[in-house]
Amino acid sequence: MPPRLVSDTQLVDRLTDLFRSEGFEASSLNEIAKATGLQKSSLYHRFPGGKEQMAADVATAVTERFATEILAPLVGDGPLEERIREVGRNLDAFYEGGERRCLLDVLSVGHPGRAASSALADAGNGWVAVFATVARDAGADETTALARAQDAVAGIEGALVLARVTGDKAAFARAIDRLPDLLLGRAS
Amino acid sequence: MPPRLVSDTQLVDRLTDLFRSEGFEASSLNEIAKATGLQKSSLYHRFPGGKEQMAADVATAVTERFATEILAPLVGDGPLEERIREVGRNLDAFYEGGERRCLLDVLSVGHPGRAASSALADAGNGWVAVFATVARDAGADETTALARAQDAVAGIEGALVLARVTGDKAAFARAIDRLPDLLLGRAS
DNA sequence: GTCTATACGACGATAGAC
DNA sequence: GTCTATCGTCGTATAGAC
Repeated sequence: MPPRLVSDTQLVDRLTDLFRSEGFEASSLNEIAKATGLQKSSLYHRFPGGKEQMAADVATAVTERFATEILAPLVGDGPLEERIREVGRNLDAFYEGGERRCLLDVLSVGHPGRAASSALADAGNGWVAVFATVARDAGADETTALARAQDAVAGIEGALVLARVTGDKAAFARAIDRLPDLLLGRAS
Repeated sequence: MPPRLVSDTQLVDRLTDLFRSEGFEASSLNEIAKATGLQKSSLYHRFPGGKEQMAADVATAVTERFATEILAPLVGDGPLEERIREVGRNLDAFYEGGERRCLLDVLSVGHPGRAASSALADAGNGWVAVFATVARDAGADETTALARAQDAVAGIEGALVLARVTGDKAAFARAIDRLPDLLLGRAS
């Protein structure tokens, strides 16, 4: 193992922050170098595929991070509703109450390459699938479970768009709040 | 009035299509020239402010078009529910069943300039305001009317994001379908 | 594995003829 | 009002020393 000034995880984390706040096209290699602390040529050593590979790796990493850090409580023990509320708190922290953008949205605008696009699709489908499992555990049949899961994710994503455009984060807070009712099929 | 090869409305329409499908940063002046049929220098004659002004004008135009072509039925006559359904059909046509992106989303990723960003905020707030008026007409107080309107818009925007990322347009269809129930406060 | 230096094309924007 | 031609800058990516 040769020594590395910046670890792989650090590298991907910093790339994630940059891509999320600036988008793919607007993140130039100069800014990437500044944000990561590595020179451009060093970046090509770590990511031989260039910017597109960076985006793909970021998209892949966020999928894992989402599963392990955010959605993990859903596959645990305890009352289902409480576990959903915990996921809501995780999401609220992850998106900083609606202030931060979602990579699924930001990265899919523009042309981050096939690998990244496919990784984003996996991330989106994975998120929906986890929510759908919860809804099915709550008694919903396959079709309605999928619908509830998609609606829940869409509600969050849309609220983040609204927050970015208008600055109003209220819809995001509501999207998080109604998560239990929506997934458990107790829509008010 | 001097003769123009491409009318102002044609110009803005073509710019709208390009920005919506490619995003702001990815729409280069060469592609803009190709899409509009004008040379780059001619474009600077029509838009002295360059790309940023193009984005701002597009954002402003889409606000008007949304009001006159999409949301118009809401300020008309007839049963409220039927008018909402008509708006739903308009939205479904406008977004081609979830296939097309939303300018509010796409253009707000990246850096289209202050004028465009402010115009986008106006567009988003205007859309919400029209929906809120409907909800208030249906008997909701100011606060819940605003909430329902934001949730309705967010549901549509999020479904469009989901459709773009995963390719599944089902959530968009549902977001349109539940528009009447949501705005009229008959959430299922 | 990281660096300095550089290649070279595409970018947004402008000059000036017609 | 539109064009051809061009400017300077910044983009991604590479070469080669250490």
